[in-house]
Amino acid sequence: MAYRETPRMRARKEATRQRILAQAHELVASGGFGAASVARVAEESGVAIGSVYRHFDSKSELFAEVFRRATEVEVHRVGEVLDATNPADQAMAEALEVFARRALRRPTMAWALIAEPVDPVVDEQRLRYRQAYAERFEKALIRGMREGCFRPDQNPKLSSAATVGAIAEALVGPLSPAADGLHQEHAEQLIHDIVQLCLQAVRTPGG
Amino acid sequence: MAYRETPRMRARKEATRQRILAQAHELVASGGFGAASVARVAEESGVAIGSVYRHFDSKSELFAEVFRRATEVEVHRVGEVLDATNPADQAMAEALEVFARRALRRPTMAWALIAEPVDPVVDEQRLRYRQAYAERFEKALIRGMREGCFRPDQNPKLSSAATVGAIAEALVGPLSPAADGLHQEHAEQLIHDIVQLCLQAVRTPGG
DNA sequence: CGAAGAAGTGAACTTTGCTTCAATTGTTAC
DNA sequence: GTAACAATTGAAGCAAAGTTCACTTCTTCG
Repeated sequence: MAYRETPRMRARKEATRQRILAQAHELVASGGFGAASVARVAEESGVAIGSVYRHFDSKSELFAEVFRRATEVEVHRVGEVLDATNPADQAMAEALEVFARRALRRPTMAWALIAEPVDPVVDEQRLRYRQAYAERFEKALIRGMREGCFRPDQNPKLSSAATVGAIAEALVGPLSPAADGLHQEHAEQLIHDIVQLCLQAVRTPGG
Repeated sequence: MAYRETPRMRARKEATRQRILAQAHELVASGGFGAASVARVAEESGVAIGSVYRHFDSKSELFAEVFRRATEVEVHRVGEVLDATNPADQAMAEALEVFARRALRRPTMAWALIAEPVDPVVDEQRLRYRQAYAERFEKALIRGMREGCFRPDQNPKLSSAATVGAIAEALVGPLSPAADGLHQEHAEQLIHDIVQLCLQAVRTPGG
């Protein structure tokens, strides 16, 4: 016998894997999935193309993991805010604001996560992602309907899906073409108006 | 001298051009721009690949024209409804309904026109398209603000952009993955709820 | 019919980017 | 040090799709 895997080697391998993931994330954040080629990821990570394939079965697998990690963070933040103990409409407003502000801060990444078409493996992650958001909003909507601040004559499943869709596109649409040109004040105005719009859409009219 | 272009030949050439455009449209309608290859367009049109290039400089040019034609129809329909002489909120409701119903009837085409990323030449058409919609909605919004049925504390430019974005994504989102599974009654419910949502978002709260 | 030139053809070319693999380098245990 | 095996490398292989072009077919007109 001769070679046996040691903790040191395992750690090094894992470090390389993480570096590849981090650089892939970086590329998606700066140019979307379309700009993230395997060759580029390898180059940025300081490894050969072949080495990427030692850590990931395929490009799809690599980017599915990038996607999963990025979305977990986003959904978690929004979920936290929605589950706070304040009134549901306040929670909703805050959640929308968090969503919007985070997306606007990284428009290319937001676009990549929300709308950019990619291969089916990554697309499957996106379905989970949208659903995860919608479920969290739906919970808050139902709470708000019980509390009386949200219209009782709405289907919370539909409203939550629409809310996710509305805010997503309202953000992605204006930002996608000229992603870098948006001053702070305009961004704040946009966030405020979007929150207002989404909230008024689900609120009890007279409330 | 010998060959000279005749009306007959000109008509035949034009007919082929139209056939190619129609088949390209058909392919986009059934599978989006991504599914529309030059080879496929040629095959469906009953001409050779090279012939497509006799009528169009490039794939981009061909599909830019497909896009332009398809959107002209849509924008015109919505514009007509918005410019009617009834109260602005009624006009808005009808316009949203028309938009939604037409999109739902051809979800793949709607997705292709609204959200599917394509090459820059087609993308430029999309900018015009979104703007054309937004402008028409904005006009109705301003009218409604004057008439008193829409919130005076909103930026009509932003609200109209958001409305276009909201309805677009609200439609595209749920339909994009399982584009063919939506019963008539569900579609009607969806349309109704979307109109309700969008309208309440811009309406005067107490109105 | 025959010459001139346009329309039509589709195989070959080109580009782009994912994936493989034979060869090289590095690590471990004795 | 060296045998055994893993990690790394990057050029070559491969696939998909847009574009070209030498060649054929068709149309016109004297």
